[in-house]
Amino acid sequence: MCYKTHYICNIFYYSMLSGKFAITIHILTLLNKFPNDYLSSEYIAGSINLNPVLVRKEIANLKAHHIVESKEGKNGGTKLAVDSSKLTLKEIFEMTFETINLGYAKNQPNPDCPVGKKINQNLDALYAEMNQKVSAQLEGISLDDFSNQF
Amino acid sequence: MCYKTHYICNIFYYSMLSGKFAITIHILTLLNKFPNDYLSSEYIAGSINLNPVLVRKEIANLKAHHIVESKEGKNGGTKLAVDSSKLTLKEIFEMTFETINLGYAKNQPNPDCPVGKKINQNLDALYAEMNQKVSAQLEGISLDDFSNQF
DNA sequence: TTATTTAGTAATAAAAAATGTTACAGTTTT
DNA sequence: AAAACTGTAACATTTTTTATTACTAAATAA
Repeated sequence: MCYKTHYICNIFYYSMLSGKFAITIHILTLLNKFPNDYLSSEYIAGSINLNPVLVRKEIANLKAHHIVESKEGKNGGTKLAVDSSKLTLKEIFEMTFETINLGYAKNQPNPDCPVGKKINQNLDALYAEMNQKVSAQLEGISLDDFSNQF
Repeated sequence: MCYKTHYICNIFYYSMLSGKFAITIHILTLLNKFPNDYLSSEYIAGSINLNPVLVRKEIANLKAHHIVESKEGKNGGTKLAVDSSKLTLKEIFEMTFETINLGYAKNQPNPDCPVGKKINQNLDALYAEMNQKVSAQLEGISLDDFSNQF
C-alpha cells in the first residue's frame, strides 16, 4: 500500500499518500491532454497544487509500471507511454496500491475470544467482495474515458 | 465522518476513528452473541484489544442511533436495542460515517486549469457510483448474518 | 447508607500517517 | 558553461488516530 520514499542505513521507510489515486489520475489526465509534450513536475504540481517532489514520487511509481516515460535535463519532463484508451482505472487503482475496505481495528483482537479470533478474517471476506465489485466498475473505464470528461 | 470527542470553549473538535466500522461491527457482534446481557465497555475492549474509552465513544454513537441501550452503575453495560436480523451492514456503514472513495488530493487544485477545475467533481461522480455498488452489497447482509459466521 | 462498579465525557498525551521542504547530484539542452 | 530539468535523500511539519488520565454521575449490592 506504499511506495519507497527514502531509506537510511539500509532500513526502508515507507509512506502512503492517501491521495495517491487522485493525484495519479490527475497526473495521467494532464499527460493525456498533451500527449506530445513532456510536462514538467513543476507544471503538473501547479495544477494539483502539490509539492513537485511529491509529483515526482508518483511519477516514479508510474515509471516503474511503464505507464509513463520521462526525460531528464532541460526541457525534460514526463509523457504517457501507453495508449490511454487501453489503460483502465482498475490498473491505476492497483498501481496506487489501494484496497477498498472499511478498515480494521488497529490492535490485534483477543485470540481467546471467538469473535476476536475471527473478526478480521470475516471482515476480509466482506472486503474482498467489495473489491470485486469496485474493480469491475473501474475496469470499465479507461483513462481516455475519464479524461474526456474534462 | 466523525464523532464528537470533546469541545472546548464552544468549538467542536472531531476525530475520526479509521477503524470505526470494524470496531462498531465487533461491538455489535458481541452484543448479538449475548442478547440478554449488559456487556461492559471493559469486557468489549478486552475482545477488541482497545481502550475502553474508545469503545464507549463508539457506543455513544450507536446510542445516538438507537441501536443499543446502556445502563449506568454497577452491573451496567450495553445491550442491543434492535432486531439483529433487521439491522443491515449498510446501516452500520452509514452510522460510522464511512464513505467509500479512493481519496482526494489534499489541497484545492488550480481552478485556472481545466483539469484542476473539474477533477474533484469527476472523482466525486466516480466515487458515488462506487458507493452505490458497495451499499447494495452491504444492504444484503444483516448483523445476524454476519454474526452467525462466528 | 456506603462502597463499588459502571457509563459518560473532557482534557491531554502520544503515536502514526501524510504532506511539505530543502538540498543536491546527475542529465540534457542551449 | 549556464540553465532547466529529474531523481531522491533527509528531515520538518502538520494532521489524524489512538491512548490515557481524571473525574462526575448513576445504579447496585452489601
